[in-house]
Formats: sequence, structure tokens, C-alpha cells
Amino acid sequence: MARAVSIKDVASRAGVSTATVSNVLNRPDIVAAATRGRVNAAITALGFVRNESARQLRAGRSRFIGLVVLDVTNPFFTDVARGAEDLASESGLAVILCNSDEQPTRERRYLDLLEEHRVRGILVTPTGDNPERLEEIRRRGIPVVLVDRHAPRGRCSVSVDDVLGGNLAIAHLLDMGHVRLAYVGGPFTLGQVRDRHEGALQALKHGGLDSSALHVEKIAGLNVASGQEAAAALLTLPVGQRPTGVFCANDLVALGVLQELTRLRVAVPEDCAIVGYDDIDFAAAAAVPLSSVRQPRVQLGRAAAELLIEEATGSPNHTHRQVVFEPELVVRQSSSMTRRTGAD
Amino acid sequence: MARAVSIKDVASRAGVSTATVSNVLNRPDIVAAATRGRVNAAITALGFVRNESARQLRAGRSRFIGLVVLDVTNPFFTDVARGAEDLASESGLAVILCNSDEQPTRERRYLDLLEEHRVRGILVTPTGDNPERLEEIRRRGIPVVLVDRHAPRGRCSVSVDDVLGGNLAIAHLLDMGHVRLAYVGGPFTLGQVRDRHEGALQALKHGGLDSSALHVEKIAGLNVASGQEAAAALLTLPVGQRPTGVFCANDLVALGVLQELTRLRVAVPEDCAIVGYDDIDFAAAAAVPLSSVRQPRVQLGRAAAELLIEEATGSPNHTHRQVVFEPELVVRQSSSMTRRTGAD
DNA sequence: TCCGAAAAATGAAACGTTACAAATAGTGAG
DNA sequence: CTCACTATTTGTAACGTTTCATTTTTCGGA
Repeated sequence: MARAVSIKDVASRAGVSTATVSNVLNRPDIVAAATRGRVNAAITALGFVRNESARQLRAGRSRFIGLVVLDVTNPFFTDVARGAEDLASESGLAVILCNSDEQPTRERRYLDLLEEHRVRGILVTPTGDNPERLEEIRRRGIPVVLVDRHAPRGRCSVSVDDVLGGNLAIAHLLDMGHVRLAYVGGPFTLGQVRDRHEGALQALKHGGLDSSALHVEKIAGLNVASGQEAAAALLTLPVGQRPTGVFCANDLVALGVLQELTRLRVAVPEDCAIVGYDDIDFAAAAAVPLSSVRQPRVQLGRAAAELLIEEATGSPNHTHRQVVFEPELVVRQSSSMTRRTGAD
Repeated sequence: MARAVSIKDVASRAGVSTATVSNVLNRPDIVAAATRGRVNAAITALGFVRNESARQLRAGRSRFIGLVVLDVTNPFFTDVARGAEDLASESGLAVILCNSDEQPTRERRYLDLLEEHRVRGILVTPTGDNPERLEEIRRRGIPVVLVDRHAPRGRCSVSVDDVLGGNLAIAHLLDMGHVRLAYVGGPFTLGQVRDRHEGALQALKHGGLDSSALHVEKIAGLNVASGQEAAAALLTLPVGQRPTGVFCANDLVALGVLQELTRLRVAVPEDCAIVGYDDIDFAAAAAVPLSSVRQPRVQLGRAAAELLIEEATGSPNHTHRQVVFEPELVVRQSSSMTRRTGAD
């Protein structure tokens, strides 16, 4: 295959200089109509395609923003991605979507990649293992916005109050009369997992129970398979100690728990209530429609991108800030059965 | 913020030439250990980060492959993406994931973007509206592999036999005794939608029925909302003409249909059976576990990336080919009720 | 101590764009 | 027919790497 056609080829075919071709491309108004016509004709005749690498090199930065999520197959994150993408494309930017898969190593590799590509900025839901790496990136002048994670003062973030979310979930289960509870989540390096747990403890305390009332079932990752394993593990507890209300760190885990309990003939919600987190669309469509703590997913992505772009374009009214949305509990069948206190 | 540090800065700090720095970066073995040490020290001291744009410009191509899908929020495609990403990263390539959202305009815009970025190749599930555009890209030397779509001879593709899949679905519904059927799908510009419909017609014929036994409910897009609308539309038919078995062009649509039927008190599968397509993980977890035509999703992505990379690296044993997987029907509760023929 | 070969380091030319200063062409007033 | 402008167009120098033909160093052996 022949060498790709460059601006030079176009220039010589149209009988003008490369500078003029560049002008036609970038400021068509300043070149005479006749010339513009000739250049455009040459462009289509030769099938010229701009070389973005060259443009970027010249410009010193790319037209990309990076988005690093914990799990692309989790609908929560695809919705966030969609929100971010909408806003980015309005600003003429494209999104490079990276899947860290909750693995610090992969996260680091993607951060390197994005930095090497001189992205305009990075949106990231951190695994929690590379905070210094993020600081380093910021120091080099690349804006970073944390997504679904609260940042300290002077940093940008867009999040939902996970402590409140955890609180809502457990408070609801207590309301329904459950006194032996479980929290299924992990790894605890993830901020989300820790905060939702903390909220759960708060609710417990407020309800006059101590933390022994909450069995913590740690899992390796926030996915369906881990949820299934956790459910199986819960059932190995002696019947009298088995939790009757389970709060899961996200909906995928909750769906896994639901599937496994059902398979093992534990009725939901009669024998065990479940509350999930995120309220992904599939939660409502589950075998037993799932109660869940709703987060404004698309909005989260949009807000994050907005903050990022604001900072990246050096908008004068940008100040580092931490946007916090409020979660909302959506009660469905999976937790709708009232339990007589003390009964078994 | 100061100008980003370049290879030059590193060179002068380490007291060597830029060529040597480049060598340390790319062929560390050919530079003396002492020098290498000094250069690496300078690199970390200055916080040097390679400029990928410059590398690409020099190399004439990027380290990206493009993946254009119809809908990122559809778990089918995220699984495909995951498969493609796995293989790509094994080859040191990153994936730019683009969401055409079934819109030809967006598709075109993303194809432009990818071409401008000189990607190594493009994986695409086409909307069906830009075939010439894809040919053009191929002519310019960029490998293109169709995903989940069958390509003509001399082109590469990885797909699942959608005609067979449609056939399986309808044959199953006939087996269960249904004689008034419906196909819910659209837009018909999508190859998947057309092929699955064709398979449905084949099964019908084979079962001795003519095409009038299959009501076709066209929808605007393959998503939950369209499924809901379609279900509502089906219920406006006079009871005697109402289909008792519905085949949906994918699982999102099927979930939408299921939700709306349930909401309107039509029992599934008693009053109406449903078969979906893709067998996404959520299908099994649905309110009524969904029968579905299973596609090897992750494998599809892997195979596509494999084909692409093979061609992109000019592997000598590469021949254009069309890989076709076989779909498999998974029967679950949503279609498990046998219907007495003739009864209503 | 000197020679030649092998090892290590270097200079300079690309890669395709864009920006900017400078040159050229075009135009209306006097 | 000039002059003073304005409207167009152009030459050229970057941007940060990598490559490759050369030059310089190093080192073992004679």
C-alpha cells in the first residue's frame, strides 16, 4: 500500500502551499472561495485524512479525555460513561474508556497510557491503591476528577454520599424488623466498599444495636460470581446466627446473592431480604425485583466531565470542588416482607 | 505550568544525546549499564513521560485498535469488548471503544475519528448505513473486521449464525404449541434484525405455517424502552389475534416486553411466552428467567481481535475469512409452558 | 605501545501539522 | 497611474520521537 496521503500531496495537486491547505482545514473563511474549492476537490480526489498524531504533537495535547472505571461490564459504569461521553463530545473531545477491573496493576498501566497520550484530563474511579500516582499526574498539570469517590479539599470529585447510602439500606432493613444483618462487599481497598460499610454501622448504632449484629462477608470483587460465593458462605452459618437481611455493596453482588439463595431454596424476601446498591436497570427486572440504593448514574458522568472540561479549558470560574449527590432508597419486593422481631 | 519535559531535557541532564535516551527507552540492552543508569535517574528525577503522539507520528501508525459497537450499555457488547480488549492488550494494543448508539451519523463520526488517529484496525458492528465508508477505509489499508455480522467473501468477519438463531427460537415456540407468533425487532437496517427475522420465517415454513402466522412488531432500537412500547402495541390487537409466543431481537427488548406484559397483568409464560436473544447474564436473573439464544460473546470479541491483529501485523498466514459461530437455544421459564394447540 | 574490532554514543534527518511573520496580489481613492 | 491598504498566500520553524549512517571509545592481543 502506498504511503498515506499528506497535506503536502493535497497542496501540490491543488497548486497551493501546505499552509493554505491547513488554512482551508482550520479557518476556511480566510481563504479565497476559488482556492478553497480547488483544495477541497484535491482532498476528496486523493482521499486525504488528517493525521491526528501530527496535530496533537503540534498542539502539545490531545483531544481525548480518559475514563478509568472499575468494571465495564457493570451497567452502573456504562451509564456513567455515557454521561461523560455526552458531555465530552459536546466539547469536541473523545473518551478513552479504560477498564481497570479493580486491579491496581491494570489501573496503573492505563494511567501511564493516558498520560503518554497527553489526554486533556482523567476521570477515574480509583481502586484505591495508587493515590500518589494520581497526585503525580495532577502535578504534571493534567486535571484529574474522581468519580463516585469523595476527594479531599482542593481536589475535584463527583460522588454520591456512600455513607448515607449504607445508612439508608440498613435503616430500612431494621425498619422491616430484621435484627441479624449482613454486609456483603469487598475488596475493602475500594472506598465505596468502606463507606457503605461505615454507613451501615451508623444505622446500626442509631437503631440501638452494636456492630456484632452485622456479619461482614468479605468478597474478592463486586460482581455476580462473588455474590454467589458469599451467599453460599452465609448459608454455612448455624441457622440461629444466619442473617435475615443482607445488604450488598452493589447490584451485581446482590443479583449473585439472590440467584444462589434461590437455587438453594432460601426464599427471598421471606427467609432473607436483600438490598442492593446502584439501582441498575436490571435490578427492577430481577427474578425478585431488587430493592436498591439509587445513584444518579448518567448525571454523575456528566457532572464529572463538566468539572474536568472546565478545569482543562482553564475556565476562569473553575474552582476545585467536591460535588456530592444524594442517594435514594428504592424499595422493591426483595426487602418488602416485614419480619416479626424475635421470631425465626 | 512549565513546558512538559521532553527527551531533550533528559538527555542534557544525563549528559548524553537524545538518541541515547531513545535507545535506553527502546533497546536498553545496546546501551552501557552506567549510561543507562544515569539516563534512568534523569528520567525519574524529571518525571519524564514519553509523548505517544510523537512516537506515533514517527511510526506512521498508532497502537490503538478501534471498536465501534451499537450500544455500550448492552451487556452483550461490553462482553464482546472485554474479549477484544484481552487479546489486544496481549499484543500491546489499546482499544478505543466507540458507541454508535445505532445511529449512522455517530458511526460515521467515529470512523472518521479512528481513521484520523491512524488506528491499526477497526472492529465494527455496523449500523448498516455506511458500507461504502467501510470499503473506503479498507482501501486506504486499514483492516476492518465485522463483528456479529457476516461479511462477503474477501472480507473478514466474526459472527454467529443469526438465521439459525432465529430459526431455533421460533421452532422452539412452535414446539411448545404456539401458533400465533410475533417478532419484535428493529430497525431493519441492522443485519442482525433482518437475519433473525429470516430465520424465524424459515422455521415457520418448516413447521408448515405461512408468514401470516408471524406478526412483525417493528421498533426503533434494540433496547428496554422499545420493548416496553412493543408489548403495549401487541396488547392493542384483538384478543383472538394476539400472539401467544413472542421472539425478541435481543434480550434488552425481551426484558422490556416482559416488564410491560407483567405490568399489564399478562402472565408469562402462561398467557404469553417470550424468547430473547444474546443470553446476557441478566437474562437468567430476570423476574421470569428468560429463554434466549446464546451467543459466545467474549469469544466473539477475542476472535475478531485475533483476526484483526493477524491482518494488521501482516501475518503471512492471514487470509480473509468469515468465522461463524453457532448459536444455542437456552430454554428457561419464560417459554416453558406447553400450549394446547387450538386452545385459547 | 599500537592496531583492529567490537561496543557505545551521536548528529541530523525525517514524520505531518500549524502558527507566524513576511511576501504578494488585488482594489479603490486621489 | 500611484499609493496605501486590505485580502490572500507562502516559507519556515517548530512540536518530540526514532532511525541510521557515522563517529568515538574501549579493550584484548600482539
